[in-house]
Amino acid sequence: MLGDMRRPTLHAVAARAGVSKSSVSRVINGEPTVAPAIRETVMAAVAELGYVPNGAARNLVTQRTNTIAIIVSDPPAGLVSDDPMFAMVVRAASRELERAGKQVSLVLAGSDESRLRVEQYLAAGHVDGAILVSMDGADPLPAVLSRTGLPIVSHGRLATPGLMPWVDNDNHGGATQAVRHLLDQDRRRIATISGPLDMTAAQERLAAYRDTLHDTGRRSIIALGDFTRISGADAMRQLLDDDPTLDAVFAANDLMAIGALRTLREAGRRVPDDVAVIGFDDIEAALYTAPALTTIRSPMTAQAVQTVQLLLTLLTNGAADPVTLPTELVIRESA
Amino acid sequence: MLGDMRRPTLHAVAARAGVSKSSVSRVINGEPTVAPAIRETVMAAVAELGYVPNGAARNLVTQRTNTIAIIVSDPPAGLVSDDPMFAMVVRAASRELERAGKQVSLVLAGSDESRLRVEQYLAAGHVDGAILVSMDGADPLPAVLSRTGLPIVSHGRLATPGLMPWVDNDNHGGATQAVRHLLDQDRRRIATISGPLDMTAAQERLAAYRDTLHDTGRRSIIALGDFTRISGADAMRQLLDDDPTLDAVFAANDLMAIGALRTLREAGRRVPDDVAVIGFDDIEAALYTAPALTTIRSPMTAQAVQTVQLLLTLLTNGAADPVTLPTELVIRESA
DNA sequence: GCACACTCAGGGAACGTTCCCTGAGAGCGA
DNA sequence: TCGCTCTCAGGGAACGTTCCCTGAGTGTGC
Repeated sequence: MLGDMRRPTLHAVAARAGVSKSSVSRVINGEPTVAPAIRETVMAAVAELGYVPNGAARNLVTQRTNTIAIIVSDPPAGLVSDDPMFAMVVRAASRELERAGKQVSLVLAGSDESRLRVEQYLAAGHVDGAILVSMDGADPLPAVLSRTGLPIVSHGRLATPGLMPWVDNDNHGGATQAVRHLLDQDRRRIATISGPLDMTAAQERLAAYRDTLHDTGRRSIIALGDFTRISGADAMRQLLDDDPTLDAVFAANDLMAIGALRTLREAGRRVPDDVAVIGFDDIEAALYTAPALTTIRSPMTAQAVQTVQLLLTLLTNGAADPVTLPTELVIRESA
Repeated sequence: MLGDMRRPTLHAVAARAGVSKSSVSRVINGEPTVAPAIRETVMAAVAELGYVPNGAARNLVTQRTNTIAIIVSDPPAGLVSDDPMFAMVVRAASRELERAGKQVSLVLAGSDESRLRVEQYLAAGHVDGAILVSMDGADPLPAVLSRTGLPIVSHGRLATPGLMPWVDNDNHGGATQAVRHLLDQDRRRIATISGPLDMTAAQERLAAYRDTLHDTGRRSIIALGDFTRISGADAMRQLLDDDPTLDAVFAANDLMAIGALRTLREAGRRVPDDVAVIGFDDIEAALYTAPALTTIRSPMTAQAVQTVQLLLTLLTNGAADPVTLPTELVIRESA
């Protein structure tokens, strides 16, 4: 077996087919200006030798890579979460990128040291563009990367406006729907579990909660979480301590709502009879809680797909406008 | 602003520093045989021009890319799942690869057509090696890819043995623990919800269930799922139809166990009083079900990390041995 | 029948690195 | 002082493509 022989080159194919490199290149790239006879001979030689064009050489000369980076901010060391958002977004975006013939480079932006690596990576020309996923507001990465001049879009609005186009769902509208739904049920003391306030999604959802309550003359009852189940459980405990008479909770995402449900169960509160709970996102798990979670559906798959489309537009047009997607109230059992 | 000027090249840096390309290259790559004075001048020029080596050119000449592909089999079109396994494995593996200075190329292997693309992608020399994640037994991809001669390892044992080294958890042992635990509680009619039988993990867990029951002279009660929540809920319904007197269920993963819990609740069965439920994997969500899910902990993060290590070993040594990781029974409320 | 356009194949430079090889200069022993 | 080794800088080929440009050959209009 000669299995580990060097892969055949364009040159080898040309020699085998008795034509020039140029012609082989033309056939490979599907250019129309090539005689059928030659095309056939070349195709045969390609098949015979099992030729596949070398990516690095191609990238070098064309100055393009057909690769898009998906850059995800990684939680602090040690913590590996099963965040459904990550799975949905990365998966949907990857699929859409492959549909567009792009390869996907997955980049975790974690420690500060790794940020430099990310910057260098983009500057090295490994990718034609990038998608930033759920950057928090304190993160300097978006600003740094946008300075590379590479086409970049953000999945989720950034704290600093104007750096790059983005796709987000209507956080303010969704949260307003959620709180209104609780008000419609005549809930008196409506608390909220907020996400981390350095993320715009959390800010917007909290602002909407405040605004809506304020309009009815009620006071806000707020606990802080970080979008994880455990933080939701902790925050719920704190809320019960702060105000044992509360009768409704709006959690800024479903994961925290799930955590809150556990705490309420442990505290012996019935949901929704004693305390109504409403989440945000409508992840699949929301269908499987007991009781099933009432929530705001944010179109996560659509958002990922749109983000990819936005980047593709930016890539071809040189410009693209931000997009906001509508949300929808999904009433189940918990509120 | 000249922001969109072509990036500076090695040549430009050399000219700026008044030395040869070779010297700059040596400095960039940290070779020791370069005089301190020259190193300093070069570093200054690099900083001044903001030089970053071109990846494609480097890949071309070194015949290496420092990139590893993570190849994940993608579920049929349309379906975008929030599979916690995907998030955990991809995230943990990516992090470990970055720690090793490797870049990550994420490849979804879906339709048959995309399989060809994957093969071509690997053959094009875009990556130095690959990690296959949870391939099902019917998938021809592992066989095809292993023929490329590229170093490849599998996360999860493959149906066809000997193609490549792998890392898996002790499915048989874990499932045996689960069923024994149910037997220890004097459960009489123990059913199982199996995963898709073209995956070795599902096969092994089912076999262990059968073997263990068989040893006690009981008959198997089996329903088929596909590792999703909804399939678990459906399978549970079918099991209740088949044998209304069953008093225990071993679900081949936690997601299906969560689905089963919902069906049982809808059917008015109390867990664990009427029916005990035990899952497999110990995903984070297992802590948040009502009642909390008893399950078998499989070390998912460790498995991903080990898989990366296995590949790195293969890359340097040219050989590596399969690894099996132990599982652990986690007793909570559901059984 | 001749000029001209038009089609299409081949030659070769260019992409931006790495790395081999040559050779200049320093250091040192005899 | 000469010659030898040893250190380290520079020149240039090579990596495998793409794509521009030249030019051969064929067809077409007047």
